[in-house]
Amino acid sequence: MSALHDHTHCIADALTRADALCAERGARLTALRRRVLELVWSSHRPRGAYAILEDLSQQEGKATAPLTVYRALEFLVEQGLVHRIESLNAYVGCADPGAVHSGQFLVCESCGDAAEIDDPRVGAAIIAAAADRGFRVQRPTVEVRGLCKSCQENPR
Amino acid sequence: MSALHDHTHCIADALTRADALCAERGARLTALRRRVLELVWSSHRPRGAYAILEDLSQQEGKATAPLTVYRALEFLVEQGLVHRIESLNAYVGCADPGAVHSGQFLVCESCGDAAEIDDPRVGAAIIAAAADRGFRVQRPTVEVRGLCKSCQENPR
DNA sequence: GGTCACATGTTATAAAGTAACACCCATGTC
DNA sequence: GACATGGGTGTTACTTTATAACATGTGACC
Ligand SMILES: [Zn+2]
Ligand SMILES: [Zn+2]
Ligand SMILES: [Zn+2]
Ligand SMILES: [Zn+2]
Repeated sequence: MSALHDHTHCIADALTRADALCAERGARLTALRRRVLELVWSSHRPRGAYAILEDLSQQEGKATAPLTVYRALEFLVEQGLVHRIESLNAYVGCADPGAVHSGQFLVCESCGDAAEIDDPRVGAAIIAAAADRGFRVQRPTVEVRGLCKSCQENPR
Repeated sequence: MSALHDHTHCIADALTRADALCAERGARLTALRRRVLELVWSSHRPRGAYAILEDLSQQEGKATAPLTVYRALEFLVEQGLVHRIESLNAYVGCADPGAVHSGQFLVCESCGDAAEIDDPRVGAAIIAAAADRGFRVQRPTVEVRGLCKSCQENPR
Protein backbone atom coordinates (compact mmCIF):
# COMPACT_ATOMS: atom_id res chain seq x y z
CA MET A 1 0.00 0.00 0.00
CA SER A 2 2.09 2.86 -1.23
CA ALA A 3 1.91 6.52 -0.46
CA LEU A 4 -1.07 7.81 -2.34
CA HIS A 5 -4.48 6.56 -1.49
CA ASP A 6 -7.41 7.71 0.54
CA HIS A 7 -6.47 6.15 3.80
CA THR A 8 -9.33 7.74 5.67
CA HIS A 9 -11.44 5.44 3.63
CA CYS A 10 -9.39 2.38 4.67
CA ILE A 11 -9.99 3.24 8.31
CA ALA A 12 -13.69 3.92 7.95
CA ASP A 13 -14.07 0.75 5.98
CA ALA A 14 -12.24 -1.34 8.54
CA LEU A 15 -14.40 0.00 11.34
CA THR A 16 -17.60 -0.62 9.43
CA ARG A 17 -16.65 -4.18 8.67
CA ALA A 18 -15.61 -4.71 12.27
CA ASP A 19 -18.95 -3.43 13.52
CA ALA A 20 -20.81 -5.72 11.18
CA LEU A 21 -18.74 -8.79 11.94
CA CYS A 22 -18.92 -8.37 15.68
CA ALA A 23 -22.64 -7.70 15.61
CA GLU A 24 -23.13 -10.83 13.54
CA ARG A 25 -21.10 -12.89 16.00
CA GLY A 26 -22.41 -11.36 19.18
CA ALA A 27 -18.90 -10.22 20.03
CA ARG A 28 -18.66 -6.96 21.92
CA LEU A 29 -16.69 -4.36 20.02
CA THR A 30 -16.61 -1.89 22.90
CA ALA A 31 -15.59 1.73 22.60
CA LEU A 32 -12.09 0.95 23.82
CA ARG A 33 -11.58 -1.93 21.43
CA ARG A 34 -12.91 0.11 18.58
CA ARG A 35 -10.52 2.93 19.36
CA VAL A 36 -7.57 0.51 19.50
CA LEU A 37 -8.62 -0.96 16.17
CA GLU A 38 -8.69 2.53 14.75
CA LEU A 39 -5.18 3.18 16.04
CA VAL A 40 -3.92 -0.08 14.56
CA TRP A 41 -5.33 1.09 11.27
CA SER A 42 -3.71 4.50 11.50
CA SER A 43 -1.34 3.26 8.79
CA HIS A 44 -0.59 0.13 6.80
CA ARG A 45 2.57 -0.35 8.79
CA PRO A 46 2.55 -2.77 11.67
CA ARG A 47 2.51 -0.89 14.95
CA GLY A 48 3.87 -1.98 18.29
CA ALA A 49 1.57 -2.30 21.28
CA TYR A 50 3.42 0.46 23.08
CA ALA A 51 3.09 2.85 20.16
CA ILE A 52 -0.64 2.28 20.23
CA LEU A 53 -0.57 2.69 23.98
CA GLU A 54 1.06 6.08 23.63
CA ASP A 55 -1.54 7.29 21.15
CA LEU A 56 -4.30 6.03 23.35
CA SER A 57 -2.87 7.72 26.42
CA GLN A 58 -2.65 10.95 24.51
CA GLN A 59 -6.23 10.69 23.29
CA GLU A 60 -7.45 10.07 26.80
CA GLY A 61 -5.26 12.75 28.25
CA LYS A 62 -4.03 10.35 30.92
CA ALA A 63 -1.65 7.42 31.10
CA THR A 64 -3.13 4.07 30.17
CA ALA A 65 -1.73 0.75 31.32
CA PRO A 66 -0.14 -1.63 28.81
CA LEU A 67 -2.62 -4.31 29.75
CA THR A 68 -5.46 -2.19 28.48
CA VAL A 69 -3.99 -2.23 25.01
CA TYR A 70 -2.86 -5.85 25.12
CA ARG A 71 -6.32 -6.99 26.12
CA ALA A 72 -7.94 -5.05 23.33
CA LEU A 73 -5.40 -6.41 20.84
CA GLU A 74 -6.01 -9.94 22.07
CA PHE A 75 -9.71 -9.53 21.37
CA LEU A 76 -9.10 -8.03 17.94
CA VAL A 77 -6.71 -10.81 16.99
CA GLU A 78 -9.15 -13.45 18.18
CA GLN A 79 -11.84 -11.90 16.04
CA GLY A 80 -9.48 -11.83 13.08
CA LEU A 81 -9.70 -8.06 12.79
CA VAL A 82 -6.02 -7.63 13.44
CA HIS A 83 -2.97 -9.78 12.76
CA ARG A 84 0.18 -9.93 14.79
CA ILE A 85 3.43 -9.78 12.84
CA GLU A 86 5.65 -12.10 14.84
CA SER A 87 8.90 -10.95 13.36
CA LEU A 88 8.17 -7.36 14.36
CA ASN A 89 6.28 -7.75 17.61
CA ALA A 90 3.69 -5.56 16.01
CA TYR A 91 0.08 -5.49 14.92
CA VAL A 92 -1.61 -4.61 11.67
CA GLY A 93 -5.23 -4.44 10.54
CA CYS A 94 -6.56 -7.40 8.63
CA ALA A 95 -7.33 -6.65 5.02
CA ASP A 96 -10.16 -9.13 4.82
CA PRO A 97 -11.63 -10.14 8.17
CA GLY A 98 -14.39 -12.65 8.01
CA ALA A 99 -12.67 -14.60 5.28
CA VAL A 100 -10.89 -17.69 6.53
CA HIS A 101 -7.19 -17.13 6.09
CA SER A 102 -3.98 -17.47 7.95
CA GLY A 103 -2.20 -14.24 7.32
CA GLN A 104 0.61 -14.01 4.85
CA PHE A 105 2.55 -10.78 4.76
CA LEU A 106 4.95 -9.02 2.47
CA VAL A 107 6.86 -6.68 4.75
CA CYS A 108 8.91 -3.94 3.11
CA GLU A 109 12.28 -3.35 4.75
CA SER A 110 12.40 0.15 3.38
CA CYS A 111 9.01 1.73 4.01
CA GLY A 112 7.74 -0.68 6.64
CA ASP A 113 4.46 -1.39 4.90
CA ALA A 114 3.01 -4.84 5.44
CA ALA A 115 0.83 -6.01 2.58
CA GLU A 116 -1.42 -8.87 3.49
CA ILE A 117 -1.87 -11.51 0.86
CA ASP A 118 -3.69 -14.80 0.90
CA ASP A 119 -2.08 -16.69 -1.89
CA PRO A 120 -3.56 -20.13 -2.38
CA ARG A 121 -0.28 -21.45 -3.80
CA VAL A 122 1.54 -20.57 -0.61
CA GLY A 123 -1.15 -22.04 1.58
CA ALA A 124 -1.33 -25.20 -0.48
CA ALA A 125 2.44 -25.63 -0.58
CA ILE A 126 2.63 -25.38 3.19
CA ILE A 127 -0.13 -27.91 3.67
CA ALA A 128 1.52 -30.29 1.21
CA ALA A 129 4.96 -29.92 2.74
CA ALA A 130 3.54 -30.53 6.20
CA ALA A 131 1.46 -33.48 5.06
CA ASP A 132 4.54 -35.18 3.60
CA ARG A 133 6.00 -35.17 7.10
CA GLY A 134 2.84 -36.22 8.88
CA PHE A 135 2.51 -32.78 10.43
CA ARG A 136 -0.95 -31.41 11.08
CA VAL A 137 -1.12 -27.70 10.35
CA GLN A 138 -2.97 -25.49 12.77
CA ARG A 139 -1.65 -21.99 12.19
CA PRO A 140 0.80 -21.10 9.46
CA THR A 141 2.84 -17.92 9.76
CA VAL A 142 4.32 -16.40 6.63
CA GLU A 143 6.20 -13.12 6.88
CA VAL A 144 8.30 -12.23 3.89
CA ARG A 145 10.85 -9.45 4.21
CA GLY A 146 11.91 -7.65 1.11
CA LEU A 147 11.29 -4.56 -0.99
CA CYS A 148 7.85 -3.48 -2.10
CA LYS A 149 7.22 -2.36 -5.62
CA SER A 150 7.17 1.35 -4.94
CA CYS A 151 10.36 1.22 -2.88
CA GLN A 152 12.13 -0.57 -5.71
CA GLU A 153 11.02 2.11 -8.11
CA ASN A 154 11.86 5.02 -5.81
CA PRO A 155 14.86 3.97 -3.78
CA ARG A 156 16.27 6.30 -1.17
CA MET B 1 12.44 -35.14 15.63
CA SER B 2 10.68 -37.37 18.10
CA ALA B 3 11.87 -38.91 21.30
CA LEU B 4 14.16 -41.72 20.31
CA HIS B 5 17.32 -40.95 18.46
CA ASP B 6 20.96 -40.58 19.26
CA HIS B 7 20.97 -36.92 19.98
CA THR B 8 24.59 -36.91 21.09
CA HIS B 9 25.30 -37.58 17.47
CA CYS B 10 23.20 -34.60 16.36
CA ILE B 11 25.23 -32.32 18.60
CA ALA B 12 28.62 -33.68 17.60
CA ASP B 13 27.63 -33.45 13.99
CA ALA B 14 26.45 -29.87 14.29
CA LEU B 15 29.71 -28.83 15.93
CA THR B 16 31.81 -30.58 13.32
CA ARG B 17 29.94 -28.92 10.48
CA ALA B 18 30.20 -25.57 12.23
CA ASP B 19 33.95 -25.95 12.65
CA ALA B 20 34.34 -26.82 9.00
CA LEU B 21 32.13 -24.03 7.72
CA CYS B 22 33.71 -21.34 9.84
CA ALA B 23 37.21 -22.48 8.95
CA GLU B 24 36.28 -22.38 5.31
CA ARG B 25 34.91 -18.87 5.64
CA GLY B 26 37.54 -17.49 7.93
CA ALA B 27 34.84 -16.83 10.54
CA ARG B 28 35.94 -17.17 14.12
CA LEU B 29 34.02 -19.85 15.96
CA THR B 30 35.46 -18.98 19.36
CA ALA B 31 35.17 -21.17 22.44
CA LEU B 32 32.27 -19.11 23.72
CA ARG B 33 30.36 -19.22 20.46
CA ARG B 34 30.97 -22.90 20.16
CA ARG B 35 29.63 -23.51 23.64
CA VAL B 36 26.51 -21.44 22.90
CA LEU B 37 25.99 -23.39 19.70
CA GLU B 38 26.23 -26.58 21.70
CA LEU B 39 23.63 -25.29 24.15
CA VAL B 40 21.30 -24.33 21.32
CA TRP B 41 21.65 -27.88 20.08
CA SER B 42 20.91 -29.39 23.48
CA SER B 43 17.54 -30.36 22.02
CA HIS B 44 15.52 -29.96 18.85
CA ARG B 45 13.26 -27.54 20.64
CA PRO B 46 13.84 -23.86 20.15
CA ARG B 47 15.43 -22.40 23.25
CA GLY B 48 15.18 -18.87 24.58
CA ALA B 49 18.27 -16.73 24.94
CA TYR B 50 17.79 -16.60 28.69
CA ALA B 51 17.53 -20.36 28.99
CA ILE B 52 20.84 -20.65 27.21
CA LEU B 53 22.20 -17.91 29.41
CA GLU B 54 21.26 -19.88 32.49
CA ASP B 55 22.98 -23.01 31.26
CA LEU B 56 26.03 -21.05 30.34
CA SER B 57 26.19 -19.36 33.71
CA GLN B 58 25.94 -22.71 35.39
CA GLN B 59 28.70 -24.18 33.25
CA GLU B 60 30.96 -21.28 34.04
CA GLY B 61 30.07 -21.27 37.68
CA LYS B 62 29.44 -17.54 37.56
CA ALA B 63 26.74 -15.24 36.25
CA THR B 64 27.04 -14.30 32.61
CA ALA B 65 25.49 -11.20 31.09
CA PRO B 66 22.65 -11.47 28.57
CA LEU B 67 24.71 -9.62 26.00
CA THR B 68 27.27 -12.38 25.99
CA VAL B 69 24.68 -14.83 24.79
CA TYR B 70 22.95 -12.42 22.43
CA ARG B 71 26.20 -11.59 20.75
CA ALA B 72 27.11 -15.21 20.29
CA LEU B 73 23.64 -15.91 18.91
CA GLU B 74 23.92 -13.00 16.54
CA PHE B 75 27.11 -14.46 15.14
CA LEU B 76 25.64 -17.92 14.84
CA VAL B 77 22.55 -16.63 13.08
CA GLU B 78 24.67 -14.59 10.68
CA GLN B 79 26.67 -17.68 9.85
CA GLY B 80 23.48 -19.64 9.29
CA LEU B 81 24.34 -22.10 12.04
CA VAL B 82 21.29 -21.18 14.07
CA HIS B 83 17.85 -19.90 13.16
CA ARG B 84 15.69 -17.62 15.19
CA ILE B 85 12.06 -18.67 15.52
CA GLU B 86 10.31 -15.34 15.51
CA SER B 87 7.02 -16.56 16.85
CA LEU B 88 8.75 -18.01 19.91
CA ASN B 89 11.56 -15.56 20.51
CA ALA B 90 13.80 -18.59 20.52
CA TYR B 91 16.70 -20.15 18.71
CA VAL B 92 17.27 -23.54 17.18
CA GLY B 93 20.17 -25.21 15.43
CA CYS B 94 20.11 -25.23 11.65
CA ALA B 95 19.69 -28.67 10.18
CA ASP B 96 21.69 -27.89 7.07
CA PRO B 97 24.01 -24.94 7.40
CA GLY B 98 25.99 -24.09 4.33
CA ALA B 99 23.07 -24.83 2.07
CA VAL B 100 21.30 -21.72 0.91
CA HIS B 101 17.88 -21.72 2.49
CA SER B 102 15.57 -19.44 4.32
CA GLY B 103 14.34 -21.49 7.23
CA GLN B 104 10.93 -23.07 7.20
CA PHE B 105 9.78 -24.65 10.42
CA LEU B 106 7.10 -27.03 11.56
CA VAL B 107 6.64 -26.21 15.21
CA CYS B 108 4.73 -28.72 17.33
CA GLU B 109 2.36 -27.13 19.83
CA SER B 110 2.45 -30.21 21.97
CA CYS B 111 6.08 -31.28 22.31
CA GLY B 112 7.70 -28.04 21.21
CA ASP B 113 9.92 -29.63 18.59
CA ALA B 114 10.75 -27.47 15.61
CA ALA B 115 11.49 -29.47 12.49
CA GLU B 116 13.31 -27.51 9.85
CA ILE B 117 12.26 -28.16 6.30
CA ASP B 118 13.31 -26.57 3.08
CA ASP B 119 10.46 -27.40 0.80
CA PRO B 120 10.98 -26.09 -2.71
CA ARG B 121 7.23 -25.84 -3.27
CA VAL B 122 6.87 -23.46 -0.35
CA GLY B 123 9.84 -21.39 -1.43
CA ALA B 124 8.66 -21.25 -5.02
CA ALA B 125 5.09 -20.36 -4.04
CA ILE B 126 6.32 -17.46 -1.94
CA ILE B 127 8.54 -16.16 -4.70
CA ALA B 128 5.69 -16.44 -7.20
CA ALA B 129 3.17 -14.76 -4.93
CA ALA B 130 5.59 -11.94 -4.23
CA ALA B 131 6.52 -11.55 -7.89
CA ASP B 132 2.87 -11.12 -8.81
CA ARG B 133 2.81 -8.07 -6.59
CA GLY B 134 6.13 -6.66 -7.69
CA PHE B 135 7.65 -7.48 -4.32
CA ARG B 136 11.30 -8.44 -4.17
CA VAL B 137 11.89 -11.18 -1.62
CA GLN B 138 14.87 -10.91 0.66
CA ARG B 139 14.14 -13.11 3.63
CA PRO B 140 11.06 -15.30 3.91
CA THR B 141 9.93 -16.50 7.31
CA VAL B 142 7.73 -19.58 7.53
CA GLU B 143 6.75 -20.92 10.93
CA VAL B 144 3.93 -23.41 10.92
CA ARG B 145 2.26 -24.28 14.22
CA GLY B 146 0.53 -27.60 14.50
CA LEU B 147 0.96 -31.14 15.71
CA CYS B 148 3.90 -33.29 14.76
CA LYS B 149 3.42 -36.86 13.70
CA SER B 150 4.45 -38.49 16.95
CA CYS B 151 2.26 -36.18 19.02
CA GLN B 152 -0.73 -37.02 16.85
CA GLU B 153 -0.07 -40.70 17.43
CA ASN B 154 0.55 -40.37 21.16
CA PRO B 155 -1.67 -37.59 22.41
CA ARG B 156 -1.54 -36.54 26.04
C1' DG C 1 56.45 -4.52 19.88
C1' DG C 2 52.92 -1.49 18.19
C1' DT C 3 48.42 -1.21 16.41
C1' DC C 4 44.28 -2.60 14.57
C1' DA C 5 40.16 -5.22 14.36
C1' DC C 6 37.39 -7.95 16.62
C1' DA C 7 35.79 -10.43 20.85
C1' DT C 8 34.37 -10.19 25.52
C1' DG C 9 33.16 -8.06 30.18
C1' DT C 10 30.34 -4.82 32.93
C1' DT C 11 26.71 -1.92 34.13
C1' DA C 12 22.62 0.03 33.20
C1' DT C 13 18.44 0.49 30.64
C1' DA C 14 14.85 -0.17 27.15
C1' DA C 15 11.06 -2.73 25.04
C1' DA C 16 7.54 -6.20 25.15
C1' DG C 17 4.35 -8.85 27.72
C1' DT C 18 1.79 -10.87 31.98
C1' DA C 19 -0.14 -11.89 36.85
C1' DA C 20 -3.20 -10.85 40.53
C1' DC C 21 -6.82 -8.60 42.26
C1' DA C 22 -10.35 -4.93 42.61
C1' DC C 23 -14.06 -2.63 40.55
C1' DC C 24 -17.66 -1.47 37.24
C1' DC C 25 -21.61 -2.22 34.65
C1' DA C 26 -24.88 -4.48 31.52
C1' DT C 27 -27.95 -8.32 31.51
C1' DG C 28 -31.07 -11.54 33.22
C1' DT C 29 -33.68 -13.51 37.39
C1' DC C 30 -36.46 -13.59 41.30
C1' DG D 1 -36.50 -3.14 42.79
C1' DA D 2 -32.92 -6.29 44.79
C1' DC D 3 -29.62 -9.38 43.45
C1' DA D 4 -26.53 -12.59 41.39
C1' DT D 5 -23.62 -13.35 37.14
C1' DG D 6 -20.08 -12.58 33.84
C1' DG D 7 -17.49 -9.97 30.95
C1' DG D 8 -14.88 -5.75 30.54
C1' DT D 9 -11.79 -2.36 32.53
C1' DG D 10 -8.49 -0.14 36.05
C1' DT D 11 -4.42 -0.48 38.96
C1' DT D 12 -0.20 -2.10 40.66
C1' DA D 13 3.50 -4.77 40.35
C1' DC D 14 6.34 -7.80 37.90
C1' DT D 15 8.61 -10.96 34.26
C1' DT D 16 10.78 -11.79 30.01
C1' DT D 17 13.32 -10.33 26.09
C1' DA D 18 16.69 -7.32 24.11
C1' DT D 19 19.99 -3.38 23.59
C1' DA D 20 23.13 0.86 24.64
C1' DA D 21 27.49 2.65 26.15
C1' DC D 22 31.84 2.10 27.46
C1' DA D 23 35.89 -0.50 29.26
C1' DT D 24 39.05 -4.33 28.67
C1' DG D 25 41.20 -8.20 26.61
C1' DT D 26 43.39 -10.81 22.74
C1' DG D 27 45.22 -12.43 18.61
C1' DA D 28 46.80 -11.38 13.76
C1' DC D 29 49.70 -8.77 11.15
C1' DC D 30 53.23 -5.53 9.85
ZN1 LIG E 1 -4.96 2.88 3.56
ZN1 LIG F 1 8.15 -0.26 0.67
ZN1 LIG G 1 18.87 -34.92 17.81
ZN1 LIG H 1 5.39 -32.96 18.72
